[in-house]
Amino acid sequence: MQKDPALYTKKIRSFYHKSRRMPSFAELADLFGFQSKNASAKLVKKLVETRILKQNNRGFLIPGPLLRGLKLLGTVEAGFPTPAEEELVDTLTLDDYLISRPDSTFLIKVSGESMIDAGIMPGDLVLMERGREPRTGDIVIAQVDQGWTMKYYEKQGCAIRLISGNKKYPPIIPKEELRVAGVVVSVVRKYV
Amino acid sequence: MQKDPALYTKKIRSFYHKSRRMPSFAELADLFGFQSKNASAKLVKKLVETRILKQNNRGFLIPGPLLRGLKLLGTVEAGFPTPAEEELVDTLTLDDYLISRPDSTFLIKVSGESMIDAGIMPGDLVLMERGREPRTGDIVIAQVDQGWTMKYYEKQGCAIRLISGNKKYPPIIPKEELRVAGVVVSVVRKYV
DNA sequence: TTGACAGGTGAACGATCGTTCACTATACTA
DNA sequence: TAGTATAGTGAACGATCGTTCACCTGTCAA
Repeated sequence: MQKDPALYTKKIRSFYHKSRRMPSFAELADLFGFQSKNASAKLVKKLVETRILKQNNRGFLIPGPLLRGLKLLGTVEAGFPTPAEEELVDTLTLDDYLISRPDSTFLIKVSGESMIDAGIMPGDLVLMERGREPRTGDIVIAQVDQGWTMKYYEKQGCAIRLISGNKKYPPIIPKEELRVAGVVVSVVRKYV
Repeated sequence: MQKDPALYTKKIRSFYHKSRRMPSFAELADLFGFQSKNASAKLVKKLVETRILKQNNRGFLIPGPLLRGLKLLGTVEAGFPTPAEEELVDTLTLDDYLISRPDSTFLIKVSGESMIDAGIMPGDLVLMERGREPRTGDIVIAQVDQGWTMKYYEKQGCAIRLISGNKKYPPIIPKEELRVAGVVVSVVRKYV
């Protein structure tokens, strides 16, 4: 009979998280109490079939989609299913999903309520991508006076306006040049 | 003179992203056109000092904080600094920041505007943790009738109410038992 | 002109890598 | 009761690992 692969998954994930690399076959044997690397090899063969692990061209272990990502269940309010078949579940890594150009992406913490109507609350983390050309409707980080603000970017012809995401605040029409630090590509909020 | 480590960082990050593991010394030499593994060894020695790389107890490469994470710049609206010293920058990995129990965390897409006052818009992704005990003020995914909804959880004594994050919707007082699928631990929104 | 030094070559080292083979023990099926 | 598949042991294999040594080649300051 097949043993439950969830237990193996958990231990391997824990190893991967702690040492930031996949275990070798010897380390796998150590993890599960095997005396022989061959026991690891047979286990790996199964886990590869269940998409938990992968192996590269030299046999080294690579985390599979089910090990790296989170399970995407469905849609709330439409009623979401809980697929019994683990293989049918779509998986997603937040880093892969949100970050396309890691070298020019930066994190900024939000304070103030100037974008609260856009669903960006104080305390949120914002991912800003530097070097991207802002388009109308984008949320940008721009230099105004001494500090930096986050506003909607709007361009009509040559006229550029910065519009707040809070009805209480008036739009800003920059007098001379406008320094845009970057475009907001995503927002992240952590409860608890 | 020291060469710019940013170029090395970029290539190594690209390798790490593609093959989901750190390169060996031979692969490093291949990446940069070295003929000798020793050239890699000397390069690694420097990159370890700049916190881009790490090495474990057997010399294998491990991604350092500057390779894995995004740079946390500061706070918008308070004016954020751009530290010249790369070593002073705090770095953060989204996966590490948002996910504490990967085995019981799931992703759900939001449709509808029932939590729009809480800054959760349609199209957002929500991270739900299963098995966590909900507390008053938490946002939960709960089973109501046939489908699932996302509401604020409120408990006063034995009375449990589910409150919508949209003033238009009335609170729900569950008649019998309440099936809570999980507690929302974070929200993620992707523009572009 | 000399010396120091950073950057790279090339070869050798013991250790560990994943793989493979033959073999044993257990559990379940026919 | 015999047969078969599952799970693990233990040893050997060539290949690759990171490390180390001596050596070469420029560049730059003294």
